[in-house]
Amino acid sequence: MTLIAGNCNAELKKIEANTIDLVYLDPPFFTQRDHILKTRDNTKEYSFEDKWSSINDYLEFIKECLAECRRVLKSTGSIFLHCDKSASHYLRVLLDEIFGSANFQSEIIWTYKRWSNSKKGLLDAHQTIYFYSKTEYFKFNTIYTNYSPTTNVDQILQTRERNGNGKSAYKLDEEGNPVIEREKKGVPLSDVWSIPYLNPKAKERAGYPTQKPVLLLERIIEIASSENDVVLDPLCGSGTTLVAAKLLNRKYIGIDISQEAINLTQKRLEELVVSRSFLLEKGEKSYLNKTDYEQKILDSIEAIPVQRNGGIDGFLKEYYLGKPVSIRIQKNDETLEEAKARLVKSSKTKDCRLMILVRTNPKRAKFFFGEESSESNILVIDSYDYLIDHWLTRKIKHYELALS
Amino acid sequence: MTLIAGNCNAELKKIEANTIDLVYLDPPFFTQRDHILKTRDNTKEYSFEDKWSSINDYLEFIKECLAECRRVLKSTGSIFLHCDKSASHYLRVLLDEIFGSANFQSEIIWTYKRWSNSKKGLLDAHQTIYFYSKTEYFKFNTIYTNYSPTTNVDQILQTRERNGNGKSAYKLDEEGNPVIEREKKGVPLSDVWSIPYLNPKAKERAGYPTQKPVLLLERIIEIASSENDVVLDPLCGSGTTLVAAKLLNRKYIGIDISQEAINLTQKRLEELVVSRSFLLEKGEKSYLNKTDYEQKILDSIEAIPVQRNGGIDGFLKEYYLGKPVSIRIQKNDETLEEAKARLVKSSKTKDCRLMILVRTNPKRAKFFFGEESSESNILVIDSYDYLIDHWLTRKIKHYELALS
DNA sequence: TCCAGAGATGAATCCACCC
DNA sequence: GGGGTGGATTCATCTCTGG
Repeated sequence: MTLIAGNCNAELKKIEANTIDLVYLDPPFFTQRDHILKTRDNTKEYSFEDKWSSINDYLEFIKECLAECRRVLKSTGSIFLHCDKSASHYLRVLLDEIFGSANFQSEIIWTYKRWSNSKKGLLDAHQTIYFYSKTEYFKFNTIYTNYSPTTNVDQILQTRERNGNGKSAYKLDEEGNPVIEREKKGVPLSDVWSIPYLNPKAKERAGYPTQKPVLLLERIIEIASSENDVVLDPLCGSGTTLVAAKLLNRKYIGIDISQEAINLTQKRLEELVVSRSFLLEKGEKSYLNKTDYEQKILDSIEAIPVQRNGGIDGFLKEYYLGKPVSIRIQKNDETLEEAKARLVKSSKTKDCRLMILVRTNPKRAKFFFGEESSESNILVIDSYDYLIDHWLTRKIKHYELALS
Repeated sequence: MTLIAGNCNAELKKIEANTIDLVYLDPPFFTQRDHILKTRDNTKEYSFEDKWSSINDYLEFIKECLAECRRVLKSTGSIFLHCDKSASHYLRVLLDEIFGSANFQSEIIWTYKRWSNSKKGLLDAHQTIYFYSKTEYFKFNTIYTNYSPTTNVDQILQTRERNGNGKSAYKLDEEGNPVIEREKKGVPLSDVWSIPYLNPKAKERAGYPTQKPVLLLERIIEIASSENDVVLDPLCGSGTTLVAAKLLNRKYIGIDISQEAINLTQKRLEELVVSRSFLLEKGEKSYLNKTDYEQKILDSIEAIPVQRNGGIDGFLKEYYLGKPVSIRIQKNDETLEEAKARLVKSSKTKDCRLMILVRTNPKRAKFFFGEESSESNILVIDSYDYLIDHWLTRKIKHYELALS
């Protein structure tokens, strides 16, 4: 919640030791160039200098910064250093020195598709993020991804054991059938991340050079911190890190030497909730009020989501009797009656002839549901989760009765 | 065409200067472990040692080797140094020293899918290959790859020119139609290579630990050498580099300290066994047979999708009565009866106590559905699309009746 | 406490077999 | 015989145990 315009190393010294959970550091890459970018409306120009008298001069600066970062980190904290091939090897030598090679966790490769150029050689399409922890007791949240399409079901479900020859084989029960035991969660996230460089629609973005995608920062913050933790970006530029931190309910501290950059960051943080450009920047997958779950239900009927309406979550793409069809998904804390009331109220001005209400839990009061309500102009359907859950409960009751 | 059993640095010294076009160097990675693997028929055991008294000891060895490699390279030649995160930063510092940082060309990232393990942190899924040239006049053959599916066709085919305002625009002929002139070749190969890891059961596997896929070596040889050029691998192991060189009509020299390794290489060169994996040829997407629609339904209940099974589309993350819950989504061309039969058949071996069938269209035959089938262990639920569609049809009939 | 060695991990892949 | 599916084998592994 703090933004500071000032010299990074000097400001870092003012921060108390052992107070930060996560540092993301995105220093100049030692490109020996100046980086300038104008905003699209040509009104502003953001720039930073990346010219150094020598590599040692550059490393001196980074070294001091890293040492301060280590000091302010909690013992469960981690640092992510973003760089590219220009100086990555020297930077990692520094990291080994300051954090210890035993605390090296990962070399994360960020890959992206890029416009080609006519350079002789291979097209550069990645940058590197070094992940070091302060101690071996660092925080880490595993993210699980889908299984490879080539993986077969048995691999996922069956248990294995060593056979007589010490080779691994499927475990069989006495009757020779394969044993199915544990629940599987998916494949742990790897150290190669393919995240689009910039959304083509994101032309309205901040205009700051070397701006990183929010998605990249979100992933870093997710795996290495918890809610309400403190995220620090000592060279915050346009403030992408802090935007991601705010979105994920982390506290944040940002430092940048340029007052322009701090102003821009301030603006991005404020506009977070309302800004149109932010939506574009984060891509189609961004949803502000919608939970993942609600979004998935809307997706499955290819509905158009609506973000800023208290009663309506989305609309069907198709009209009914020439009028839009509004949709509401019952919220966790509301009865079906309440959900219905909100949907009807908000739909009044839209002149809907049909409304769809998705029931997600059994707080239903005296309300008709399912096909029974065909007389009215509200269709109530049950979410898959609800159906499955409801059915399971009944099955288990049935099972218990049979046992008793 | 030469295979030498002997000490790498000693044997390199015997090679005349400026005679080699391409060096591929795959030294131990400084893992501080021994690497042992038995052949599949258990008849032979190949191994190499990767234990060093210190990092300096290790770097000393590599440094001498690199210096010799530079000496034997032609001025148009290049070296590819294969390593992983263990010591990549130190190795690149050496390369900068010996070849000069101006001759750094690329940091190639080889990524692959891998068997996961239970480590805390991200799953390692890449290795690094440093590409340095001896001079700026190095040989390089650009390989062109396919355009991204999101690339606009017009951008691929049409010609552009500066318009009156100095902005780039599509070139038009006198009648105002876009001009199609040059043949576009595709997107230049990037520095991130996704190549499947050699399968444990692949015929190509020789039983040598750390064996590399032939495709990886083929790509390196293709971009940095021409036919009849001389390829050198001073630590050739099982000889993958030489196999690739022979396949691409290059001359080759291989050195390894182990006579066993040289014998194996000899045998592989005679037999030239290469497994052309299905995955490589057809691409991963050929396995992906889930439609967007089906995926969205699975997503909305947070199910784990399954790709390679005729009857099952996915599983719930949670087990029921200690057993997995299988899911099938009714396909467009099948009745609910057929869908049920396939789901039941495939679920039999998985010991499922509960199956979920998602009805997506009304071809239902004489089959019970919904809560009516609660006696059995199949839960049939209707897709949202089906529910909405069904309801609308009834409403419209009702409306038409009222009008007539 | 440290190190070596045994044991456990768990999905990716191509193979082989089965209808 | 050809498409699909269960199986075998691996880890420049990872973790735990015992001396």
